Amino acid sequence: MSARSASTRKNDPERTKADILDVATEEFAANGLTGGRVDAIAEKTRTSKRMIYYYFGSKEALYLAVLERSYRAIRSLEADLKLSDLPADEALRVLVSTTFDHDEAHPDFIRLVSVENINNAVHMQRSEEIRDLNVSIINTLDDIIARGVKEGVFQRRPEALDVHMLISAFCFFRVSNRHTFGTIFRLDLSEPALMSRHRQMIADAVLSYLMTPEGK
Amino acid sequence: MSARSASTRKNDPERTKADILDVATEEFAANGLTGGRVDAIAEKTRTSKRMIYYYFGSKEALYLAVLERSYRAIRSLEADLKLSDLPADEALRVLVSTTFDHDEAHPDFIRLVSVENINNAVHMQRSEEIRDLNVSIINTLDDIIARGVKEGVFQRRPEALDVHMLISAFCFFRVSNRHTFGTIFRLDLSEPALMSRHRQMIADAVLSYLMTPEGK
DNA sequence: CTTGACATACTCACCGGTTCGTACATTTTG
DNA sequence: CAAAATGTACGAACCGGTGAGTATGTCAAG
Repeated sequence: MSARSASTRKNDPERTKADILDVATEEFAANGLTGGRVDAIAEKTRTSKRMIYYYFGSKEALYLAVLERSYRAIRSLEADLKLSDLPADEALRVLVSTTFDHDEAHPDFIRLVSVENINNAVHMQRSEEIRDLNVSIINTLDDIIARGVKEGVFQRRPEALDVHMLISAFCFFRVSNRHTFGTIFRLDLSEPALMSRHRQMIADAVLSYLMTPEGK
Repeated sequence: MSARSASTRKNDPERTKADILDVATEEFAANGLTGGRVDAIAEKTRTSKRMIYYYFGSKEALYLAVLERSYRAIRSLEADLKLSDLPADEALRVLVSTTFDHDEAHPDFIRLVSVENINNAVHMQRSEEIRDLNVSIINTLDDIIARGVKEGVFQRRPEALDVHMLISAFCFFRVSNRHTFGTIFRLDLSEPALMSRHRQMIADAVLSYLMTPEGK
């Protein structure tokens, strides 16, 4: 009965909240939790600092909201990779490339995770949502490895988690440590040539590892 | 004049400076640059805040001094690895293990590097000393790879820098992302069993990569 | 349809603790 | 005594957070 139709309204809380989250993501990714300034966020927003507190309550709560939204975004990515049709080795190459490209494409997320680690992941631990992250990628990987072993392509059967870590570490590091690594070795890690070379390498390395029998 | 009887002051500038640097390293590693508090450092020190400014001038300068001292420490580590006597594959295993153990043993250094990356490595770039870091590890690695290829043990000749990155990334990530990774997968990455498993894996992975011919 | 009560969305000005940094006095060393 | 080293107390800006009131939209009663 009650026609709760979506009429055009001047008050637009959803957009306001989303606006705040967008700006806050940038700010916290750029400056960390303690380095991020609420006033700075407020300024870059369509609204005021008071609104940030109205909707999020505190700086930390805002930070947590930012973190949760960021993790929500990658969760969806991990979900729909249809790799079961491909042969194990090809599937693994796709998985590695996807991880690599994702990290390259989302430096803000990488930085937020770094920030969270500096903070000992305390906010993450407090968040049901993130703690219960569906770690479907482990199952996917485990399936690929099992298939590869059965098909005889893979000669080794490590923990899926360890392989995931091998892949993640490289892809993550390339982005997270871009600045220090780049400074020491006088490199620009965002250069396309280097990027594709590294993308190739991490896939080759993971595959070589799996295809080499245990006794080396 | 003053009734200050028993405690006669003893000037010890070197020890004072070192004391400040020790405490500051902990503080900045734990809380970042913006999160680190000068007053907190002063309190944990034998001396006062006044002394921090007397010797280091500013919070940022103190941070830079901390960073430089930390890098100086690892530089010495990289320098004296005598691996030329060992066969290429064994030498590489030693190199990987050394890197792994170093990162595990110096979480504060890892955190400082993370912090510096959040800061886009601006302090590092300003520091002649760090910028001119002798990256001898690259030469060491390059030598090992060349020998391995000549001996026929290695079937592939990648850039030493890329291999260094593959090794570094894994060892670094294990420490830097200990908290988030541990939270998501409900693991304690500092557990000895996991540690040695991972130590084994990264060495195996790097060797597998080098020993597998290019065409996969 | 009008009105007015009520809830949600939003504005403005401001506070008080925190925190980097310093002025100034004092002591130690050479 | 001069210079280096140190202690004490405080200033001033910064910054997270809030009090109090205003606008906007909803809905039901008249």
